Amino acid sequence: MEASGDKRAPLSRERIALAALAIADAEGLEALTMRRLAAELGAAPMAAYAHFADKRELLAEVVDAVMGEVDLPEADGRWRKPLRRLGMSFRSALVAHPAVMPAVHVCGARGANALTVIDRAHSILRAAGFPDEQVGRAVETIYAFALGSASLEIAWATLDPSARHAQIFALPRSAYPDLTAVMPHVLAVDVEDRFRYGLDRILDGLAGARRAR
Amino acid sequence: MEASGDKRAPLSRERIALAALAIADAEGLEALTMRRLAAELGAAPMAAYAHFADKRELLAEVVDAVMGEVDLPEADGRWRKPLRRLGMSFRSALVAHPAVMPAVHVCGARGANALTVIDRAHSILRAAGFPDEQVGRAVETIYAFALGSASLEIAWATLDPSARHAQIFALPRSAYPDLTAVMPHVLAVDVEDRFRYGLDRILDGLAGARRAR
DNA sequence: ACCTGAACACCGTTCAAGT
DNA sequence: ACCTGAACACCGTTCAAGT
Repeated sequence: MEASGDKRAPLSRERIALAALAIADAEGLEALTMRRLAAELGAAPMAAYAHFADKRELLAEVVDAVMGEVDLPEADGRWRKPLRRLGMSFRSALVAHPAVMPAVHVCGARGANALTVIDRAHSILRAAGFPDEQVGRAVETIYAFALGSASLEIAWATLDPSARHAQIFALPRSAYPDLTAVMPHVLAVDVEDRFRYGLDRILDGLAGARRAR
Repeated sequence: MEASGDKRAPLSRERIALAALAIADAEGLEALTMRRLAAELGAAPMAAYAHFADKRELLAEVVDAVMGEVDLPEADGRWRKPLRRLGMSFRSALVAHPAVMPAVHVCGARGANALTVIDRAHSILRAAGFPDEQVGRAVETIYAFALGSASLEIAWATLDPSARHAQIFALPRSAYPDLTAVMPHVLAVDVEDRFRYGLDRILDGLAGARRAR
């Protein structure tokens, strides 16, 4: 499978970033070196530097490519359902590319696609009549929650199986009595459902704040 | 200033991790190399490997040192105020060590101190009579939100000033009409207050779910 | 403007050796 | 068991050169 397309085609920021994403997806972020990327593109090791100032700038573009996969519901006057869908889709996009997560932390998510996602979240709330002084904080709350959820989920999924097993079955009850007591209830619920639960509680809270104004 | 103590004292996991944290705090995570760490400890480059299998394991210990700074309110039967304090303190600890944040993403936060924090959050809710099937998901929601908030805040703070200025003043209104319209309202509120707002909305939502049961 | 190829100054880690 | 010192196989990036 040739994810990066024809090796003869001229390089571009987009083509380079997509090739980089493909490497990270397939072999992890450690495998994404400038030399490996160049090889994948059929170019010399330094070729990408004509399009990106440094590796950090490249990683920022890779993060934004992930943000481009987020579905954007219309701002049609309703808010709860579309914002919920946006949040779910945002999480899905991050979780679909676990290797990219550390780069989100280093580079943030402030590319054109990320800003489009954030703008749409604002649009949904404004179109539904939320007051402007609540809109920004509401979006930030959901954004932070979705980002943190994806990070926790990915950290857990990429833990090696023996360590994960130990965290589930070998945690000392005496040191963590309440955590160990509750754990079975948590593990009984699918990760995506747990995310949805938290998201719904946030939406409940935002609805309440709007009424209380 | 000698943060790592007497160079003659024998090495230990804790002494090494604290020296590593001091380097990251002072000069950033990139400056934290095994050689630099050894120099700080007055030891040979490979000395730390007698106590840690690899650098990742060392970073996990550094993350847990940060988690050790979280204040743990008593589980005295109330839940809203103590859980709020716990969340605030968790965020503060992460924000106080911005350089460590990327390591949280790579290593997770599953050390002894992190587990103690999580256990205490469970204790607070259980002591207040929350049903067990809600407790785990409630804690996870707050944990994810606080982690994501700290990450966003740190990413923003560590952006270089010109880029930050551009994100505030040079964002095209035509492409992001609602984001740019709302931005002034967001920037008028202090970051910590914005975190508190989101946390309060989550606590509202959790309170509602408890009543609804 | 875009790409090349060699070189520089690192890095984490392996290994054989010392105490 | 803990620490050393040299070496290995990398890495991102600089630089001078090509088209």
